[in-house]
Amino acid sequence: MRTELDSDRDYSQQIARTIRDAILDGQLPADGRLPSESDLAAQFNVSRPTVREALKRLAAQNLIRTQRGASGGAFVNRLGFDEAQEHLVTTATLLLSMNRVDFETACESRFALERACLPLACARRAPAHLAALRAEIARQGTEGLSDEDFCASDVAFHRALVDAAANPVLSWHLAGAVEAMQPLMNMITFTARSRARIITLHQTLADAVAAQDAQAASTAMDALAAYTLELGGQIRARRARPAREGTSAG
Amino acid sequence: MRTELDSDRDYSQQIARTIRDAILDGQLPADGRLPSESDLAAQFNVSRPTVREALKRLAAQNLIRTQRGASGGAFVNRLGFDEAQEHLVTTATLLLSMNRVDFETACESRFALERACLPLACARRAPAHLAALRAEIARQGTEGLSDEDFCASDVAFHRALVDAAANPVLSWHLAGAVEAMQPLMNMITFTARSRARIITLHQTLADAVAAQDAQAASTAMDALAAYTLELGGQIRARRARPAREGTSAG
DNA sequence: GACCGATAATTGTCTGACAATTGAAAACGA
DNA sequence: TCGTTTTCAATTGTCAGACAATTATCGGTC
Repeated sequence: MRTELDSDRDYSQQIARTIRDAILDGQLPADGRLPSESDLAAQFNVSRPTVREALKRLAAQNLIRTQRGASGGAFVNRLGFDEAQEHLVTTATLLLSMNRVDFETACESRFALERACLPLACARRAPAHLAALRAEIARQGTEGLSDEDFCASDVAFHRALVDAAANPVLSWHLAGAVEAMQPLMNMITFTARSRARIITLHQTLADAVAAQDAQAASTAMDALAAYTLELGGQIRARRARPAREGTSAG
Repeated sequence: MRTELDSDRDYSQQIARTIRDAILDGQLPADGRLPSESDLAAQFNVSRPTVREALKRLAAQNLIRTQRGASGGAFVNRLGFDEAQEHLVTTATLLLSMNRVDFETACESRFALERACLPLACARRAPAHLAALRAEIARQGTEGLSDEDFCASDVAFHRALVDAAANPVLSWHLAGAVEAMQPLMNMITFTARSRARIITLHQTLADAVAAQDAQAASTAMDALAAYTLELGGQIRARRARPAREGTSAG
């Protein structure tokens, strides 16, 4: 079988698109094996390095995985939530950093989405979720915790909160939104006072979810959003001053 | 400069990760030019084809673009919202299709996220947004509109609704959620009665946003979500019967 | 029957080369 | 001197053939 390609175009890109579409259409089932590189090269009438470049494109999108050895080859990946999440986070992080999205916008988006999960989380939270929430709150109160670890625990708290909604698609979306904000959140240096306040808000939030009180949870979330914005505004103000002193316009 | 790589590992993958991280860290600015393939090959102490495979991985993620000719090379892409959205939709579509996510879960996720936009949309909606909403509603009432076009208009309506929140990050997330559901929505055959009901609900929603009544908008959204779920349940029931007749258990 | 080595298939990588493209410098003419 | 054309050099895209690394499978041996 010879598959025709447009000449004067990027072969490897065309091949990658062809195979990708075949996967999306379901012509190649998950865990199915693609023809060997040599066979593909013969089919598309190109050299093996060109086929390999196409396969690497697909591998970068987590669409296939490759395995060496006899009975090796390229296999269609069953895209799991974990890999998809990694992808989402990468894209979201890049989007935020390369488009100079301001802290306020990213923050607003993140908390708006998270607030959407609260009613479901209140309705469905299981003991395991509540335990996870409490565990992270306890960790956040640890003496001598670095800012980085505090942020990580914060992320874990919010992910547990979202997971309580028991909707994997929702969790996927939110995980992307929350994790993509990590670089922005890491700029904040958490003083003892701000930590205490955040922990209190987390506690209120956890209590509301435990009590299945969506209204109270939403209120607590609003307060947390407002306080996060306030902290963000502080660092921005602190950054604006040295910049004006240190650099000359031009 | 020689950059060390782990041996007994996939070189092209390591190189891709290294460059990707450099881009994410901002060491390589947007529209900045990477060293030539030969230079990169020398730096990483590998051959040019290996470097090329790494670059193709990055190109597949829209992180770089390549250009031939003198003063050509690989350039860091400024990842715009459009490209990022395309990426998000691809990933989300694949996620839904490959993990057999049921209609209820996807639907719940989508409407929960969309509901989160309503307060902001009510607060900030501009005349242009309202006009877009009304235009789509008018289109949905067109005689002889195909199911596909009706779906497309539905997507456009909801995107306009989200855009009214005037938060690009939020719009990005929602566009992914809404568009990824298209394949599932396209299964529904919209009868005249169901169309009329949906249009009424859209009208209620648009009116509430126009009146900046977030409470009413949320109620309308709930009704729309419930009705969409009902329609989805109908097609599932309709599908279950022929399946039982046509296939033998095996 | 269990264990072990040869074998074949397949991906990963290297070397060297040529084609295609494109910007820039050099040559040329007015 | 200015503008046009030609040439050139840098860079990516592709090819061909080869070898190394890995791994399942098939035989052989104990």
